[in-house]
Formats: sequence, structure tokens, C-alpha cells
Amino acid sequence: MSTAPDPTRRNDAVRRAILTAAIDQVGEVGYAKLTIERIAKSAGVGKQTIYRWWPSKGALFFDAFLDLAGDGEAAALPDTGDLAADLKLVLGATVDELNDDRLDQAMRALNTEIVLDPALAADYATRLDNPMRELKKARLRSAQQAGQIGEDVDLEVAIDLIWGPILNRWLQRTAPLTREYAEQVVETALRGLLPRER
Amino acid sequence: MSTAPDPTRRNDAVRRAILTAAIDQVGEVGYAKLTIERIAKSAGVGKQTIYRWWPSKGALFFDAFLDLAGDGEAAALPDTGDLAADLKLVLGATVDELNDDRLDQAMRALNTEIVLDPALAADYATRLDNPMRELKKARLRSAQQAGQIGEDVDLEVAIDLIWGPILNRWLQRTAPLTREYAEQVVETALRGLLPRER
Amino acid sequence: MSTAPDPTRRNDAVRRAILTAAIDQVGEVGYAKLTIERIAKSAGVGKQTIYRWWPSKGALFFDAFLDLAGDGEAAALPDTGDLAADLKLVLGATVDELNDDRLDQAMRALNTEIVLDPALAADYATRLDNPMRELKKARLRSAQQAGQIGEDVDLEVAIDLIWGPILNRWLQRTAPLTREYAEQVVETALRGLLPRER
Amino acid sequence: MSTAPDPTRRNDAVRRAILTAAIDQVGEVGYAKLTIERIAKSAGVGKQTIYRWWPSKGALFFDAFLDLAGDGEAAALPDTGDLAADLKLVLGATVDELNDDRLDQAMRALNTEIVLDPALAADYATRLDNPMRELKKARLRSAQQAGQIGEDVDLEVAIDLIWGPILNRWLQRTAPLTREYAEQVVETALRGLLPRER
DNA sequence: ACTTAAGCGAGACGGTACGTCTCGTCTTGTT
DNA sequence: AACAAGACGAGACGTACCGTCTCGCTTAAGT
Repeated sequence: MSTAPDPTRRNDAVRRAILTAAIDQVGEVGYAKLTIERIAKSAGVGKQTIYRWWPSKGALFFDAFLDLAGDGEAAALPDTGDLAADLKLVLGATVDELNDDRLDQAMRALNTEIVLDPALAADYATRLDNPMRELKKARLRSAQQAGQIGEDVDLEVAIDLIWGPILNRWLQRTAPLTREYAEQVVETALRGLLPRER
Repeated sequence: MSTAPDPTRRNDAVRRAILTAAIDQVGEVGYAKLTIERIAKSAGVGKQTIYRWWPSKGALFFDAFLDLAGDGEAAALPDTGDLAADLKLVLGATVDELNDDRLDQAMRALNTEIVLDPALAADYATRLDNPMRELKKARLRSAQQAGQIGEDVDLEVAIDLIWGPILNRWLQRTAPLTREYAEQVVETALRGLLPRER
Repeated sequence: MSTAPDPTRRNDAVRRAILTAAIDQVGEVGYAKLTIERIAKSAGVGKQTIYRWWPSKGALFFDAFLDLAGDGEAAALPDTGDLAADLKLVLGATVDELNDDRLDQAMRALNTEIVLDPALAADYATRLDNPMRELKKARLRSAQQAGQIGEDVDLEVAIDLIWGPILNRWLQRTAPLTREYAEQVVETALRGLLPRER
Repeated sequence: MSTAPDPTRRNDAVRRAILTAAIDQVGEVGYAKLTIERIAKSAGVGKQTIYRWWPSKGALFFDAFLDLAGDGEAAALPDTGDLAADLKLVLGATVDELNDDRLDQAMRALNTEIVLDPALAADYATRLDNPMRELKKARLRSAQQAGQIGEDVDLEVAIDLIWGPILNRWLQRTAPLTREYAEQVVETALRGLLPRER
């Protein structure tokens, strides 16, 4: 019978050293060449200590990512009443994050795991994506109530329409990801592609 | 100097066997567990034969994917004059493809490599994405000339607005990818999020 | 720097399994076809465990040979006072050993490595040949003191004269190696080739 | 049915280039690292050309060795009437050959093959060793008839007694192989180890 | 002189083993 | 009991050669 480790005895300094080492090493060698052994060495930790607490490189990295990104996460999207301005602000910040090398590396790594591993994808959805989606939806619902978004618009679709293009351009490197592009996306999404009726 | 192999001496039957084996085995064990050795065994081929012609698993898989997907690639997007209907048709087909298990597996694998390897991403852009983008842009330009898309709309942004949400939902498995969703995206993208003026 | 493994952590059961497997497999397929992989498989051991402790097949085999031969090694040559009889006894035993298939295979293999690799030859000299030579020299010196060997005879040459022919016939398979031949060698070496003075 | 190659069509320049390359490369990298591919490259020859005419590296090398050594081979051993002097002359020359780096390398390589491969050993016996043995025996027989060797001495044993020690010391590198040593061996073998009767 | 059937250089091919790397498990002290 | 250290069985990595197999090209007979 496998005796599960007792979390109360866990040494938190060790845990943090491992998470930090994971992020550090991803920056140095990239996710593909990141090995458990390398993380252990860099953290000054035995391999077993890693295997005791995480089932896989992906799971470890996911925690490391949360540790990195989750801290500064805003509790809510700004709501000044000007939807377009608020979205441009938020997406501009997102663009900046994605252009930051450390975060770019880490998020690409995370994405790799999520794309191939449905279990991690579910975990990701629960712990990161859904909460974020709720914040986004809250802001859009507020706009909808203020009459700035059509009543018949599905907010899920609205979110995808605004954030999807940015994430896509980032992932596929179709073209450089700039704040200008983000603003164009916001404007076009809000207004639609059709010619303006007069 | 490393003498590159002479392509004229290449045995094409062997090449096709390798590409086929690569796709087969990705379906059986997934991309993460796909090894060159396994592909070689499955193709009845020596490992060196693979290493002679491809520099990495990613590069091999990219060729295999092109072999799989590229053949049936349409030469142009339909243009019946009804932009919404045409887009729904095309995106519906895309949705079906992404729900086909073999293609889903292969495209996810490809995506993994592209996300982490800028060189492959560039290759992907040149050989697959850009040509497809041109076809899409051509259809949208035709619509623009017909007055169905605003003259001030940037067609690059338009493409991202239509295709981005679908690809994103597929990659991140936010929710099941259905034809209905695709239709909603088309309609919302065309019409915009703003309430209709009256 | 390459950190040498810590010998105190070594698992001795594993070490013995490897040495045994090496001897076994040499008997089955011969030294030329003996591979590290085969030894590992036969010993139920990972390849790395072999490479961790031995730098080459030759070095491993050398240890395996010592393990095989060294155990029964006599501490001293018999000294009954009758030099010829003692030598015939010892050489007869040597002949039997060389005609034993397992030892024959192993010693030929060892010889192969020694002939081509001076480093191993030096190791062989230190750990096997020199100790044996000392025993031989001790016996001959005793005979010399007893007046059974000329005082001006160089004992190194004497050893070569007695053992050289036997080893040579064995190595080169000039003719079958028999006890009779060994006895003839002893007698002729002692008496010399010249006709007897009267 | 495998059509054996027609020796009359053989290109002798190619044959010689291969043999030369074999000797050259053994000198450069040693026999263990000598590969057919390397010989082929060095000789400017296709691999198939080698495989067409020789069944193995050993067989090829054997021919190469004959080509190298066989040419200058004396037809008979000197017979001045002074057996000791003649033997010292011959063995001195042998010692010099064994101390020549090129020949040393080549003969060690040959020896390696012979020790492990009985078929090659037989070939070696037929084509090199037996003829040489006959020459040696002829010289000793002549000495025996001249009363310089006891009538009851087995000449095969005599040959082993004289040449065995030298070959052994060379193969096992027990100690440096010098002309002085050869002379000592000759004298001791002729006179025997027993003290001189008076 | 003209076919034609080798020999030949070149090197792709299916394999096997190399020696290295990392995996995830297990064992041995240390704290 | 968690931990650092690291040996261990397992097996993939990418490389080097094996011996076989075309592929064109010379190059000598034999008609």
C-alpha cells in the first residue's frame, strides 16, 4: 500500500525552492530540455522530494506558474463605464505580459502541457481560466446592462471574440503582438465587421 | 564538412512509410510518447534512415502532417456572394476536422512543436498558415468590395476575429467545439458586439 | 568535472551478477560478439550500471576473469625437491586449465585485450602476471640454491623458457596442447638442446 | 545462386590500394578502431569492392599483412655452421621487426584475430607459420646432423623453446624486448638450465 | 565497332550496438 | 518522517558501422 505523504510535515522552504528553480531553469534551457534532475540540482534538493509531491513535470510546472503569475492577479477588471477603454487597458497589460520573456517562456511551456494533456487542461480551467473568465464575463455583463453590448450577444462568444485573437497571434507568432493590434481587435470586435448602417 | 544526403537517391516508398508510421503512432500513443525508435520500428526502417532526412521529431512530424492534411486542401474558399453562409460552411468543416480524432491528435502535436520552436513556427507560417491566410483574405476582400465588410476594417484583424475564437476553444478545450458555436462566432464577428443601431 | 561514483554505495550483489554474466555470455557467444548490452540483459541490470563502474568491455572482462580464476589460485608452487617433477605437475595442471573450455575462452578473450591495450597489459602484469612470476621465481631460486639449476642462469629467462612454449602453443594452436608436450618442454629446457657430454 | 566474382576481371590497382590503406589505417587508429568503411574511404574505394573480395576484416587484414611482411621473407635461415651465432642473428632481426612500430601494430592485430578465430589460425598456420617452421626445422636438423643438437631432441620442442620466449615477451610486454634477451634465450636454450657437468 | 556484362565509386538502406541521458523507484544516512 | 544524495532497472537518444542493395559509370571481352 502506498503511504501518501503527510502534507503537514512538508518543508515549505523546500517547496518554494523547487518552484523557483523550475521557473529559473525554464528560462535558461527552455521547457523541452527542462528535466526533473536539473530542477532538483538547481534547487539543491533530492529528486525524491520532487516526486513525493508532484506526479509529473507538467504538474510541477503548473504550480510553479501559479506561484509566478497568480500573485499579482487582479481581483477584478476595471469598470470606468467606458468599455472600450477598459478592455484596451486590460489587453494592453496582457500584451505586455506576453512580451515579457520570462512570462512568455513559462506560458508557452504551460500551453504545451495543456494542449496535450486533458487532465492538466481541466486543472488549468478550474484553477486559472474559469476564475479569469468569470471576471471577464462580469465586466461584459456590466456593459451589457449599461446597454453597451447587445442583449442578444452570448457573453462567452464575446470573450472569445476579444481575447481569442490576441492569444492566437501570440501562440502562433503570426505577426508581432502589439498594443495597437490589441486596440484594433477591441474596436473591431465591438463594432463588428459589417459596414456601419446609417 | 557534413555532406548532406543526395535527395535524388532517396527511396520514396521508404519516405512515405515513415510519414505514415509517424501519423499512425501518434494516434496510438500520443505525441509525447512518440519516439523515433517507435516510428522506425513501425515503418520497418532503420533509425539512421530517419535521422538522415529529418533533423528532429518535430520536423519529421511536420512533414507527416503536411502529407496528411495538405492533400485535400481546398484551392480557394467558396464565394457564393453570401459571406456569412460561406464562412459558416468553411468553419463548420474546420470544426469537423478538429473533432476528427486523427487530425485532432496530429494538429495538437504540431501545435506543441510550433509553440516552443520558433524555427518550426516560421516553417509552419511559410508552408501552411500564410497560404491559408491568403485564401481567407481573398474571400474577405471580395466581400469588402461587395460592400459586405466595412472599408475601414483591417482584414488581418478580421481573419483573427473569425478564426481565432475557434482555434482557441479547440486548443484550450474551454468548452466543446460545435458547429453552432462556429456559427455564433461568425454572426457576432460580422455584426459586432455593440447593440444594433436603429 | 566528472564526479566519480562513491564505491561505498555500491551494491555488491549487482557487481557479482555482472561479472558472472560476463563469463557466462563469453562462453555462449564468444568474446567478439559479447556486447555490454548482452551482459546487462543477462545480468538483469541497466547498461548505465555497467558503465558507472567499468570504463570498457575489456576492463569489465578483466575483473570478471580475476573473479573466475583468482579464487582457486595456489599460494605457492610445490617444492618436493624434485624440480622436474614439480614443474611437470604444475604445467600439467596449466595444460588442463587451458584445455577447459570455459577458461580457454576467457583467457583468450583476456589475451585479445592485453595484446592491443598497453594499459590493460600493465594492469594484468601488476595484478596477475607479476605475482605468479614471483611464485615461479621462488621455486626456481630454491632449485638454484639446491644446485639443480646453474648459478649463472637468469631466472627470468628460465621462466620464459619453461612457460613460454606452452603459452605459445596454446595461443597459436600450432598443435594440440598435451601433458606429454609439457613434460617434454620441461625436460628439454632443463637439460638443454646440446648433446649430453660424457 | 550467388555468382562468385570473376578473379580475372579484378582490378589489381584497386586491390593494392585497399591492402595499403588497411596497413596505413591500422597504424593511425589501431586495429580495434579499424573499420571497413574507413579502409574504403582511405583507399578511395566503394565498400562493396571490399566485400566482394574479402569475407571479413580479419581476412582482409591477413592479406594486407602478407603483402607487407611476405615480400622480404628470407627463403632460408643462415647456416654458417655456428648454430648459436646463426640463431642470434635471426632472432636479433626478429626482435628488430617486433620493435618496428608499423610491424608491431600489424602483427598484434593479426594475433588478435588468430587467437579468437580458429579458421584464421588455420589459414595463418598454412600460409605463414608452417613454412617458417619448416625453415627453422631445416636449420635445426642440419645442426642435429652436425652433432650440435642432441639426437633425442624433438625439433618441434626445440623450435618452441627458442622462439616461444621471444614471442611471449613481445605479446605480453612482460619486459622490453631486446637483442640481449634474445641472445640469452638462445644460449640458455642450447645449454639447458641444469648446471654444467664437469 | 558494338554490344554486354562484369568491376567499380557512391551511398541509401535495415539493422545492431555504442556510450550518454533522463526517467521514476529504491536505499542509505542525516537532520 | 522528510530530506539530500545517488545507485539502480529501464529504455530512448543520436552516432557509427555492419553487410546488402541499387544506381550510373567505366572498361574489358566476345561477337
